[in-house]
Amino acid sequence: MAERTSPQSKQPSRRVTLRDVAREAGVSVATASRVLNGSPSVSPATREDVLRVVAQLEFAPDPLARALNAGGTNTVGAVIPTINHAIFAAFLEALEARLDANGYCLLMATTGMDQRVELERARSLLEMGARALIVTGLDHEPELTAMAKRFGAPVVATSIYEASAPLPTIGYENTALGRQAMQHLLDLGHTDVALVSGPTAQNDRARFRIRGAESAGGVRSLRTIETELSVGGGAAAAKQILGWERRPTALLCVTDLVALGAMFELQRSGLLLPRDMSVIGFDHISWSEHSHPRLTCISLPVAAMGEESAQAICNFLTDGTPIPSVRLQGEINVRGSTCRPPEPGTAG
Amino acid sequence: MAERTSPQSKQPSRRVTLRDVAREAGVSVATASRVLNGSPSVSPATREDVLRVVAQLEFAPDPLARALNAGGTNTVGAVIPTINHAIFAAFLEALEARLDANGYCLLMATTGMDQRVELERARSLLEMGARALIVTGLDHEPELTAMAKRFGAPVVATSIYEASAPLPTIGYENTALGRQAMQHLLDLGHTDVALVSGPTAQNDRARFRIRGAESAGGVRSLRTIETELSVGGGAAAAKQILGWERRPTALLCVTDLVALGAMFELQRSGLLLPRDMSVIGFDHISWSEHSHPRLTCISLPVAAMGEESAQAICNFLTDGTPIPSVRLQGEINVRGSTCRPPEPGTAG
DNA sequence: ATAGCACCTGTAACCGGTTACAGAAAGGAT
DNA sequence: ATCCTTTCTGTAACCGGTTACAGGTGCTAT
Repeated sequence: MAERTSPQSKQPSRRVTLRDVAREAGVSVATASRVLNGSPSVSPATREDVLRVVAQLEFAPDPLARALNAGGTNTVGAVIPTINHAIFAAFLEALEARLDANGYCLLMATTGMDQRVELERARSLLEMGARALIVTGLDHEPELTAMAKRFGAPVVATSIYEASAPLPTIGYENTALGRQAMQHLLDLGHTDVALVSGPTAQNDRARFRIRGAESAGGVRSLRTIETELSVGGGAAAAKQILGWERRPTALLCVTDLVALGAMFELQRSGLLLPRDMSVIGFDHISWSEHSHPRLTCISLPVAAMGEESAQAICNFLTDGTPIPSVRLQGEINVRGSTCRPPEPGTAG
Repeated sequence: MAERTSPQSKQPSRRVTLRDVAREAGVSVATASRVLNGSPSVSPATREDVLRVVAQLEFAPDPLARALNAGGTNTVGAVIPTINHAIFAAFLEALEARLDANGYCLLMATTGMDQRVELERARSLLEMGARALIVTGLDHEPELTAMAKRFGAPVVATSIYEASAPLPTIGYENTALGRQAMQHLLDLGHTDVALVSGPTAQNDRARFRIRGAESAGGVRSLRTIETELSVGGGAAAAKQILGWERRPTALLCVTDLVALGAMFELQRSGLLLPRDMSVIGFDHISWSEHSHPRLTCISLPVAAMGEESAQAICNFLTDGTPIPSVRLQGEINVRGSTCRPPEPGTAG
């Protein structure tokens, strides 16, 4: 499978230090340091000498020594379930961009939805110098926050908004969004709905969305299926639902990928969407507006979430400004994948 | 849009240092340090004293001071065009996992395909202590490698394999893959093909794939469209192609997202796929095997690429083992989106 | 009694920078 | 000629850990 060729790199040799530069330029380390930091109190001649030696020796200051003095790195850590999911990818993209704009870098680690792993990865990030930690949701190992506190790093929970949480939360109200999705189906006249979700075990966001959907009054039958969090999972769920004796008229998918998989599978089995089945999802997949039919969904403000999180953390790290909880609004995008059920009130 | 509530975090207070612990425990810093590092030459009684104080004071060693002694951090930097694309997300996921397995953390930055930006982000990562750099392709600002060398960090180019490159390359041969995709269409009997690619300006991978496709002999007409790298871009390209007088019988999409967008658009305009148009893509989107029809594509070994890159770098950083170039094999997955053209040789 | 050794602990140098402080040199004012 | 500034530079402490080395204790072997 893999074929290796032509070695290409040199041994990691002793690096050039500021002392070397100073010696070579015939000045003290203090002066050399001043030149590098653009201190005004250096004579032009000396400055030039030092810079010449710096160039000649290809000196690069050690980031660590510098950070040690400065009292910390400029990195922020994010511990997320997976990158391999549009919602987190979009979040990270925005987060990283805003961090960079503030002079910070992003250290990231993935957990695969496992809270023990999350704790360990969080530890790594902190030990690597992360000045703050971003996590997803509020389901965590209890040690997590204590550990972060030891390192003096604030923790921010994202993808969720809960004013009374012990941590600042920056995100949306999953319960309200779940209710909103269900309400849309109810408004269209659907009363027999299947709810398809990913694993809920260590995922409070999914649980809240389900709870929200359940809390909308007026639905006659609401059956819930838990499946794998992927297109394949959505397809499997759809296949299962197609086998039911009494078929629901609408699918409420808690995740976009799952919605897409379900749509593909329903179409494959000959159903015409949305006539034969309405599908609504939650998303931030870029192409839900291009799918065929275009997917009706609750859009999650993940880019804003990334920006707000980054900015709040940067403010805290520079000013000490307390990190606030921020409630972001999701919005429903009614598109082509939902419509009124065939005969109002009757499942077919 | 956003609503802020309840301040939640405390000022970043002076951290507890090892000196504090030593003083409180009535030992020297050396002894305290030894306890923390599990040195055997500490009496059990002393060890216990120190550990008690550590717990009581909630001491956490400063990662920077530690790294300064150790002679470096354990971070590796990746500078990629965007996370918001399945191929990079899957790559990063595998990369991060393997780095973690070796005790390293991932520092990442995105460039938005801009080489000037790439250079700046690379600098940030190096200044933040990255011990190695991963970049995409071989199109870079010339200063990039010199800068990395200054910092003593090796650079690895991914998503590409080129034995004679000045950098170690870990990836696949885009030219060969492009040719392979085209060959599949030729084998089916297509001779009038449209090639849809994303922007080629700062993207050598795309250019190589196109060159490969063009190099396959036997095609009668090959028209190339450059579009935006997204589902929307694919849809736009498809719309354009549908307007052509002489319509091609197959689409070769250089990227999976574009292929998907094109498929959606073709279906929306009433074409039945693959009968009316064959579509082949490059991918690592998880659901190309679930789409409707299932997408025929060249699968890129991005997970393997992430693992190989991570391992090669870790080996280099620990052993000094030179980083090899690694050629990974892509493979064609023939699925349901390609078939023979309606009347062999005639475009309709 | 004393050398020899194992075991434990403290002193101080060190990693590679930054910076407070002091002091030297040069120019201007009286 | 003397004093005061201003401008530049060097010495040394410091950031917060790690670790080589020296030294002190208590034990056994002679």
